[in-house]
Amino acid sequence: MKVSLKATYGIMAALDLALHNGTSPVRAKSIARRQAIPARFLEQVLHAMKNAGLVDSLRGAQGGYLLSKVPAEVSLADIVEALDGPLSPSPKRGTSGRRTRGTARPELLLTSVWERVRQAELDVLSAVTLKELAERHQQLDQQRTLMYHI
Amino acid sequence: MKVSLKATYGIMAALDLALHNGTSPVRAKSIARRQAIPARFLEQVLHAMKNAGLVDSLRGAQGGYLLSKVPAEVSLADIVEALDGPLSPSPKRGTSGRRTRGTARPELLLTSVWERVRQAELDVLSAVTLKELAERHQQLDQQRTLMYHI
DNA sequence: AAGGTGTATACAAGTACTATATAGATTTAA
DNA sequence: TTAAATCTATATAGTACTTGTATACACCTT
Repeated sequence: MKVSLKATYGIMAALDLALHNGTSPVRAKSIARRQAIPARFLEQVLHAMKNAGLVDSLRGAQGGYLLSKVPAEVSLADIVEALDGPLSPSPKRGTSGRRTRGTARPELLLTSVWERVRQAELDVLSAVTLKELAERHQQLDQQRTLMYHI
Repeated sequence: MKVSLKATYGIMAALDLALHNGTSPVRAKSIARRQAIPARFLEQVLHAMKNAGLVDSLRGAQGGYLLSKVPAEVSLADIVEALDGPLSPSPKRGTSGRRTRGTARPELLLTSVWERVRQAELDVLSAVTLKELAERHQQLDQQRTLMYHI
């Protein structure tokens, strides 16, 4: 599937925002520190997410980032597609020339397979929202806290 | 999904072998010519497929490659996994260190998602066999031939 | 006015993929 | 027995992509 580190950072950042939902904007630096993401790189990621309409930003002192929608309405597919581009534009081979005359073109045969793969990926990623991820996260967090008490 | 060109070449080569099934061995060069694959590179691909047990080879004059199994028993998943490695060993980040003490680890949260994606991909690729691909290929080929007659 | 924060672009380093090159081992057939 | 055909193995180069850093700038709040 090759979900890039960049997209993973994006998910982590979005999850961080989801956990701070409704409150004041969250600075990129805070997210970077908490999630152990290189700060400068995270800014690029957040910027791309803003262009995709996933987050809003406020400049100036006390500025930062906010989710544009409620966590239940943001799926992992949204984030991954925003950061890694449309899922698997598979044929890297340019559409240019290369018609190799008489021979059959198995690539043509395969396009429908790649499309089915893409759809399957999309289905899985679309089914997971930030809300679910945040809830699951807090569950785990609570368990961890209990462990420390024992 | 990122199925590499290498794996695509592997599929094309395997399909080529399937279409010549039962007859004499097929030379790597012939496959390369028919499928428009760089010959040297294809040799590497075929070699990897041999190590994976997908094809058998015969050396010397009149040598070449053969499918080890009948086309109906070879799925695209077999070929892709043989050439691109196990499907999405997603966490590129080494398992080394990096325990970032107190903070939660969203990566842990995500592993189950990546696993579901991997399984979905595998399901699609496992469902397509060389036999089906070869039949579909000959269908298309026939249609193309008819077109020329008109 | 000033400091904090996001925006934009450029670029450097690392890695993986693609492809080529070189040398060798094995088999068939003349 | 020789030679040609073919696969085997490894090394290396070029390219593209990903990741990450650097620099300069624009904007907002206080």
